[in-house]
Amino acid sequence: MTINDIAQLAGVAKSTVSRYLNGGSVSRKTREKLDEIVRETGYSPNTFAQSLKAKRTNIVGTIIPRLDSYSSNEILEGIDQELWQRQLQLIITNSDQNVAREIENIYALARQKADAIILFGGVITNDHLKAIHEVNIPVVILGQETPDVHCLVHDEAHAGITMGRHITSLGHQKILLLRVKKEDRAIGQLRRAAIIEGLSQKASVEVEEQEVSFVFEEAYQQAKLILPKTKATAIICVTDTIALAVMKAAHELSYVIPNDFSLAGFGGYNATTIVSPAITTVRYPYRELGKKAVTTILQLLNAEDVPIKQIMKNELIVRESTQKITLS
Amino acid sequence: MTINDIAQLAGVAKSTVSRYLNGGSVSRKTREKLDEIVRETGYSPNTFAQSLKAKRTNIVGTIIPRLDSYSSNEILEGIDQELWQRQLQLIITNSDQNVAREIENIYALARQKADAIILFGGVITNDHLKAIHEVNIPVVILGQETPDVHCLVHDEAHAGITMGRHITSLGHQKILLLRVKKEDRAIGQLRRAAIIEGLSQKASVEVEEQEVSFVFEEAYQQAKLILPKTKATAIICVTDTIALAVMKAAHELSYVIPNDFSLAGFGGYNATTIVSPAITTVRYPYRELGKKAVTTILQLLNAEDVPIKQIMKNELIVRESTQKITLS
DNA sequence: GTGAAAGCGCTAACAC
DNA sequence: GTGTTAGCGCTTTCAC
Repeated sequence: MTINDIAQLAGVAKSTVSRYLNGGSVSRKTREKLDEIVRETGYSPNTFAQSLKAKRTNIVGTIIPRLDSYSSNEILEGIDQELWQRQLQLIITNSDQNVAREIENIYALARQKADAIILFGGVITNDHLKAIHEVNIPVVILGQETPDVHCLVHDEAHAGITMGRHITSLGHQKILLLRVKKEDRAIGQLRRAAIIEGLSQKASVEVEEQEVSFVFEEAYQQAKLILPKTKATAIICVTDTIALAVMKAAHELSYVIPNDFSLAGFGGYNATTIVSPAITTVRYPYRELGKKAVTTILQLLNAEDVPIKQIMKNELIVRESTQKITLS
Repeated sequence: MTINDIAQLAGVAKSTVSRYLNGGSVSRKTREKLDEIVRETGYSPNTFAQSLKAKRTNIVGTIIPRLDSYSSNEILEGIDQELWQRQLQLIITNSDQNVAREIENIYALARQKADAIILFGGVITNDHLKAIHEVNIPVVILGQETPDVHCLVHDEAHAGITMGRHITSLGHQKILLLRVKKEDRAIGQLRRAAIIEGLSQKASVEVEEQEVSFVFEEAYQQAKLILPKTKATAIICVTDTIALAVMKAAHELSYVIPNDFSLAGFGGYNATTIVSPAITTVRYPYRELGKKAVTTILQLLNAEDVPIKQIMKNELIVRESTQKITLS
């Protein structure tokens, strides 16, 4: 079934059918006839032929580092919701945490004539910038600050400071901060610095730092080594995954949280509520981030002015894993 | 940049360029010239124009019930891996657990000329069957058995029986089975029946059953009510989510697993290893399922013979949450 | 309001 | 091996 068949059935020219399909002016009579024929035949236009001419394909491409990450999935839910109600099509591509594939995907999406690209930020290299520039379609980067590219980032300053204050407000003086490698700007640098800033607002606070892995299993092994050595009464982990790893290690070593020490993470992952005690964390607005990403690219597509950097708010969620210091 | 521009730059006809692009025979000289020009211009063919002619678009569509489910994501990882190395493009559409959207997506993917569709099975209705029939492209359904449509399902019989045997082999006689509603065929019926069968192979085993929710929070509340009343020394939950909920309730009520009772789930979810003790479960091969789904549609596309129903193996993973009954 | 005609960028006979 | 030509299914002037 092509537009030609429909035109023939209706006894009109295919251009008339095209107009009918695209909301151009058509006589009532023709319209009704066409209505009927389209209904009967179940005709629907070939999207490729349409896209061949059209400037817009109504496709939005996303590039995510992995399919099995809590935050990615939440963000995607947000994106999908927003896109769906606007009848836009979502294409998800997976870079498998591989910079080369990330760049490849930028070009691939451009080749598929995606109207815009939402890139879930990891490390942004010059090759990224080059690709983004070359494809010449709106791109927004999520979660990582970038010069010259529109980005949506978390308010790491707020998150870290709030957490730091929360911990000291409970009376903790000796804090263990489990951080990650500095190469990660958002978490390794900004978040860490903000936590320290929050903690330091109280004098006489001692902060001990240890670098651990992003990966649960590795962090768990590291935690088993670290826990017996620390004198801290509160442990702040820069991600929930690390906090979960610490909790597991603590159980294993027969520490009781929060009696032996308070524990907190960052992210607001679901898993922090399924363990017991539930873990105090900072909830990042992943779904909202996804939605905002869509409204942003839409504005960009309409050539509206959008701030190059938008900051998402987050909030501290105090749960059972942190409590007032117990004097012993 | 179109094929015409390239042809002009090279001083050949565009059909030659097309042949060059598609691996047809081209003289060495022309090839080298074209190589250079393509590299310099960064030209890449318009996929829409290609797809307009081609029978195949190299796009595989998937329809998933939600973006934030562990099993879906694992399966998608498997699909993506397999697709990626074959240079096939993955489109993921979300039905948001909504039957109407699921059907819509079938048609939408067909309209986009997806070569095949992988549908993550929930409840399969006649409308599904009708749509699948109408779009007339290969469809495979994952995780739910369907008449007349190719499907990949888990071996619930094996999973349930193995688990049942494991528990009785530890000496447990009084078992609490936390199951879900019967409307779910795979889990509510098949899995439950198999567990009971496995348990019953040992005489003198008493099984108590309680129906609980699929949803963590609800199951957790129910577990808090159920635990104090049961005399069971082992609790089998038909999903890991339920097992996690029981574990949380147990902690809360100061039961110690596995001393007070053994606990087991089904699924092999990651979360069962991050809690402590780690939970005994049956690992379902989600990634492999995804990969198999791809090889299956590929065979279908090549008009090869494929069994209408393929069964995936699974395996019991014994961890810390189950132990020999302690005589008290 | 409608139709004829000219592409959109590419592929695939077919003849040379 | 290469060029010519005729589409793929649709949109979009531009006359009428």
